[in-house]
Amino acid sequence: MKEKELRRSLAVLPIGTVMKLTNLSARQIRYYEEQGLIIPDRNAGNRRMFSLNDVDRLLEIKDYLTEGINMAGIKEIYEQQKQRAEQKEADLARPLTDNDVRRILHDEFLNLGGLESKPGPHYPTH
Amino acid sequence: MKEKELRRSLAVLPIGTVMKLTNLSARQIRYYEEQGLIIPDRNAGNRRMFSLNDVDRLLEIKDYLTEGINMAGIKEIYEQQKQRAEQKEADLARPLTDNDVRRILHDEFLNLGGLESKPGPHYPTH
DNA sequence: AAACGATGTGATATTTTCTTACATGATTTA
DNA sequence: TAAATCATGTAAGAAAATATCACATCGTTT
Repeated sequence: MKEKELRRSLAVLPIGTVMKLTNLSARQIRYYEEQGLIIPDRNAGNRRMFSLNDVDRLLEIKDYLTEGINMAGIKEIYEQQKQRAEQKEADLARPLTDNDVRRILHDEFLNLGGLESKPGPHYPTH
Repeated sequence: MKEKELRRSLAVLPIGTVMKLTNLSARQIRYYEEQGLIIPDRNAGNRRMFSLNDVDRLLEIKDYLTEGINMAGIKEIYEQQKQRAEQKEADLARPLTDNDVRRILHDEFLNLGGLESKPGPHYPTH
């Protein structure tokens, strides 16, 4: 699935194409960028270049707007999406190594006798 | 699968993008068009607009060229591909209708008694 | 040697896109 | 309700991308 992701995030579309695909004006698209809702690439000549993901997001933004949600609301939505994505990433980032498992088990054995100092688990030791 | 086909044949890429995607010069791309190997769309301002299918074909053309095949050869290859595609299309064009089936069965019954005049099957009636 | 094939390059025109600034009508806010 | 803010339109002028056409080049065919 990595291949497809790459394709969808390739910045290959000029703003004129995106206008047609989304039925948004250049003004609108640039404004949404200004608001941080999309961040199109720039080519060597400073022209905005959009990916299919950008187009999808623009269509989403259109939907939110017609639903009556304003910029601030949409920003918040994407902000939260990003938070969740980052959390997920962090969760998956470093699966426990064998060493981690041994250390955890060792800690548990220590704690079996009684809760003396309780330094807590520390498996992400740099 | 119709959805994907449509996407791949949507003319959304300007020549600059296609140059980067294929590592071909504008001159080369225009020349291949001149030779009829690709037929990019034009936007309202007469700019060439390419589809993903066009990009695929250009990459194919590159390969053929590095294999030593010249324009004439590549043209012939695509000509034959088109022929085959058209034949296939024609084959699938008109699946037999119920009426055809009845007529065929009727013919077979006629032929049971013996092969008198043998006009052959005739289901593609006009 | 002449012709041809595939591509490079330059000139000039047109189109697209950029940024910046001001205008506008609809909401919010004070 | 007057003033501010929001989302978008519009205009100006500059820069970039692309168009066509013509001529150059270099290797391969004839």
